[in-house]
Amino acid sequence: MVKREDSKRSHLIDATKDLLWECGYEAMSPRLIVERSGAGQGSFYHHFAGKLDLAKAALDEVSAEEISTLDRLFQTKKGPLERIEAYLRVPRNAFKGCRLGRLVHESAIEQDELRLPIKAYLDRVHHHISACLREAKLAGMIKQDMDTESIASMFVAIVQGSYVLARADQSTSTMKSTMDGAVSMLRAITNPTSKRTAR
Amino acid sequence: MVKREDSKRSHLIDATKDLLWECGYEAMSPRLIVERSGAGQGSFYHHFAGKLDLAKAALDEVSAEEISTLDRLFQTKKGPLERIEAYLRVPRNAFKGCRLGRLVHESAIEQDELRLPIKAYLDRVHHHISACLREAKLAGMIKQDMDTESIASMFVAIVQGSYVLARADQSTSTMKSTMDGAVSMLRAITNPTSKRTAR
DNA sequence: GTCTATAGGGGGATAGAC
DNA sequence: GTCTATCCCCCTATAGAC
Repeated sequence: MVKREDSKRSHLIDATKDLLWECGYEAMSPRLIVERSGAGQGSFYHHFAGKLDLAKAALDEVSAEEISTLDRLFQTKKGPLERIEAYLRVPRNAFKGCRLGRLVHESAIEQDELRLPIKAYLDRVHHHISACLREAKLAGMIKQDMDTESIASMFVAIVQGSYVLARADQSTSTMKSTMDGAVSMLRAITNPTSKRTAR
Repeated sequence: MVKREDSKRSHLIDATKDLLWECGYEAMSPRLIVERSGAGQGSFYHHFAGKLDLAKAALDEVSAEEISTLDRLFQTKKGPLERIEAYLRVPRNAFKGCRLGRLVHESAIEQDELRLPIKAYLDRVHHHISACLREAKLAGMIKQDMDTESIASMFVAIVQGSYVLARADQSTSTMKSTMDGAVSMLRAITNPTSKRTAR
């Protein structure tokens, strides 16, 4: 391990990050990675113990990147419900799926090396939404009998599920419709007295 | 093609149905199928053109089975919102995922042979939920400004997404929590005047 | 229809020169 | 650190006997 521009090492990781998104883990062969990265087989096995090890390194970076993007998204001066809505409305690549969530159904994901970075990301999404809901509840913006934890889980699931529907339909309109439904739920739990924040 | 008990043919399909659920498509090798089914390679390629062809046959059956189960679930005398809640509360194998939805992120799913049976099932779920919502709306049970189509999409997504969260957590509690959230949404859109049906 | 034997190709990993 | 050459095994499919 050296500075940061290991050149080949980082190229290998970058290629793997792309391929994990495009193909998933099982369908991603070392040959493909090497080809895409411009490195040789030797560099691959010099820097990494194997495919799993490289995938872990790549997925750790993806998770960190997505968490960072997420943190920035929720770091606005907008009201809590508007922040959730902004998250729901973020532009998404419906066909490729969530960079992390799309991997959960592969067998290899049962190994913690791959599972934990995914879990970390999804937990973070839940954390932000949950925090927003609690803030909104405290401010009296939403009904007081709402369970913020489970509703936050629901919103996380909606986004992940919308990718599933989009892939099955091979169209973007279902994802759009799903998000419309989600936003209307956000309005439905909003107290009528605080219209400004909900809209 | 003969009667129905082709014996080996149906054994091959049955084994494939199991393996698609356990491993997915890419990770499911003809060798595994043959082993599991008790048939020889010869029977495999006598009855089917290849892996894709067998998977299509198996997935068609899975889709038909799940649709049939679904139709029965929604075919009760209960109120429309109670039928949706019953769907949300149906026992699910959180770890293995939806028999159909779990496959959408595989590359091979872009081929219509595999995609369409999945889409047919998800469309059917949407159809039932949407019908319930329209019925509820007509009866004045839910708010009149609710868009039944997009809310139905949202509920379908919630179930699919809850499998994603469960796989990432390797626990059943997140799925449970997600469904709690979904049910509370159902209550949130219910008109206070018609408490009986919502609860 | 069902079986065993076999083939071609790619997946994942190693050896060893530079 | 990086490269090319090579290995073994399993994946998918075919051949041909019974």
